[in-house]
Amino acid sequence: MKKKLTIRDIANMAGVSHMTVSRVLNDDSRVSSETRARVLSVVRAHNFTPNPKARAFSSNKSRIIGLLVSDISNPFYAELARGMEEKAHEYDYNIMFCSELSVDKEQEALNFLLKAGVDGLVFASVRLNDSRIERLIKESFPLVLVNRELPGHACDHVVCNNRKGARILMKHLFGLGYQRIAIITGSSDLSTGLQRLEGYHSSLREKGIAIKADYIVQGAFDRETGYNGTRRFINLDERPQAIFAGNDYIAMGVLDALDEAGLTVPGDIAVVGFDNTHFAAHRRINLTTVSQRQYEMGAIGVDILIHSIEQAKTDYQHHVVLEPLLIIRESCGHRLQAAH
Amino acid sequence: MKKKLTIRDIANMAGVSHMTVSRVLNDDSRVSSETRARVLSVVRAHNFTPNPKARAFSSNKSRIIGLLVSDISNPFYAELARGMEEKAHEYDYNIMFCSELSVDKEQEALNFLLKAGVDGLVFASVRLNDSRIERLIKESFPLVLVNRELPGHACDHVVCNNRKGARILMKHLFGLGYQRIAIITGSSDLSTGLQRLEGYHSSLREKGIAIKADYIVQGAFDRETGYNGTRRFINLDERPQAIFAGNDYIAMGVLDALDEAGLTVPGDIAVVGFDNTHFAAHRRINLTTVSQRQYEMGAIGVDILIHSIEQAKTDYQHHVVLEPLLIIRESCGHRLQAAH
DNA sequence: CTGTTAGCGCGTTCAC
DNA sequence: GTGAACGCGCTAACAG
Repeated sequence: MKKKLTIRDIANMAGVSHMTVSRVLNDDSRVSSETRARVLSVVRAHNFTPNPKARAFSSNKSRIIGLLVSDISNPFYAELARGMEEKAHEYDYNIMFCSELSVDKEQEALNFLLKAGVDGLVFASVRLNDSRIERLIKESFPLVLVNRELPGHACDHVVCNNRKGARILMKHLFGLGYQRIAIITGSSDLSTGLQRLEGYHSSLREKGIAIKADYIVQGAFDRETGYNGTRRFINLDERPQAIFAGNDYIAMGVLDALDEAGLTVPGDIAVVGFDNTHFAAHRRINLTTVSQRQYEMGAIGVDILIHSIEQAKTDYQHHVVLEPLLIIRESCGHRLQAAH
Repeated sequence: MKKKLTIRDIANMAGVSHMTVSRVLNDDSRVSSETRARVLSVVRAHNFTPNPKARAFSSNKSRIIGLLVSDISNPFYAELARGMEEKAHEYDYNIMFCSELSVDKEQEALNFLLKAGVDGLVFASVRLNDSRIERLIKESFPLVLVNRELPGHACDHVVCNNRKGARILMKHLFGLGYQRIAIITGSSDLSTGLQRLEGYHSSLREKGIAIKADYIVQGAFDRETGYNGTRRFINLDERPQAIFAGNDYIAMGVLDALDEAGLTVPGDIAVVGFDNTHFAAHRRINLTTVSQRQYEMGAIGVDILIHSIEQAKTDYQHHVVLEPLLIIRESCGHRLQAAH
């Protein structure tokens, strides 16, 4: 394995100083085009690439973006990661991820990324202790929140309009004649959980439908919560006509419980989800849901982040709100014959 | 934002030289325990962590493992990534990923990781031009292939016994009375595609069942291939009793086509998949399949890789073969009443 | 436009 | 067991 070349070697071969090589490699304008061409030909002839470690050390920039998620194997985050990656590569950055599951204490996950010397961070995880974020903000560390907000703190973020997403789904259900609509969603501690519930509330209010506590279940954003919540609804005297699941995972649990109880969808009861993850699309699931456009979320988040990093001014003034996209499938059926 | 401390600052505060601090931080034994304690107390008091960029530069080790996949949002790879991450963090390494989708030319994806200065690579992607791998092997670059092999080249790899997995599924089908079994799988250019097909062939041969060309479809490992292949089978004079899908994605397409044609599973036709991805578990899919244990694959791959990196001897002698795990669900039903 | 010089913060080497 | 001097390959600052 032949020894790795340095810019000095290239400089010698091209008959220039190593700084000229450095300038050429960094697209510095102050190099004559002939010199540039000569240097580049040597660079290409030897397939030279500058030592990334030296570069990072010297410039104090790693060109790495840290992605903090609760679990990279969750399809929502994985798609987010894809969007981030695409954009990052455009700017010649790389993505390093860390799942909070993979280190004992959640907070350690953040430290892992920080210790690695990332230039900026995307927080897609919602489980993180906020005081850590506050500290980063105080140090004006480049930072973008994705799929969550931090009430009371200015911080760049990219979110989906969760409230609107909920309202879109509710409107869709109303339009089909459904009135008795129950909801199963995640905790109001999370901005996503809170806002989707708000959308549900405000839609009912506008429609003049009383809000029934019996029709509201809050738990985790998982299948089990969907299953248990649905069991509860099924046993109600006045069973809901439709169930609004706070995300697709919950919707999975809803379908489980409904199938088990011999109830058909949408015949006996309609279901909507949230997120438009892969399985919602499957023919046997066929879930009407709303897309948060996680791929774009990731791409936009990285774009903002890289600009903060490169302009060395992180003013935390970027607040992007994506419009949710209604995806109509078969889980709500067509118009109900008669309003009850 | 207060200036970042260096080991020299710590050294001053502790009244020692920066080298002593360096030794303490690197667990070098040649430091008296009192000195060590004093240094550590200062380190902890200031929450000091050595500059990772300087460290990487100086040691020429980034403590980053590159993960090359065809698409990180594919759940198979995402779970692999989780397993890798868990193990990497144990050793204080980080994971940087790159999807081949995200750069124009597939080969660029590898360069992206290499340019970033990763210490080693996990190739989980199957689409890569093999000549690139050969070159890395020649340079004895730390490298582990996961979920694929490279025929004709010694290279560390961790794979599932695909042939055995196929045989397990076939045996399961035979045991239930199925004899006319068709297969839809990926290209034989991939070791996975080839070996699963081999398992299919050898099982039939042993059972003394003739291999019918009509019952074999090879394409991509995707849903469309499953759909199209199934349409073909449905129209056959002698329709197969069971379809062996080369992976769960293909199985999805199989189910699509079957549902569309009004055929029930397993009533009219049985289906098995491969991979045990999340959706296979869903009640409405309920696919009997085989797990490749991708999480363990990732963890084992990283373990091997880190040992290669740290021992600076990459002999490429590690070949781990994981035993596939049969996951029985409902897509094959119970014993057939009569053999045809 | 180009070159010279001086670090960046660590680890390595060799003294003591 | 400890410390001083040096160098890793690059970029930044200034000089020409």
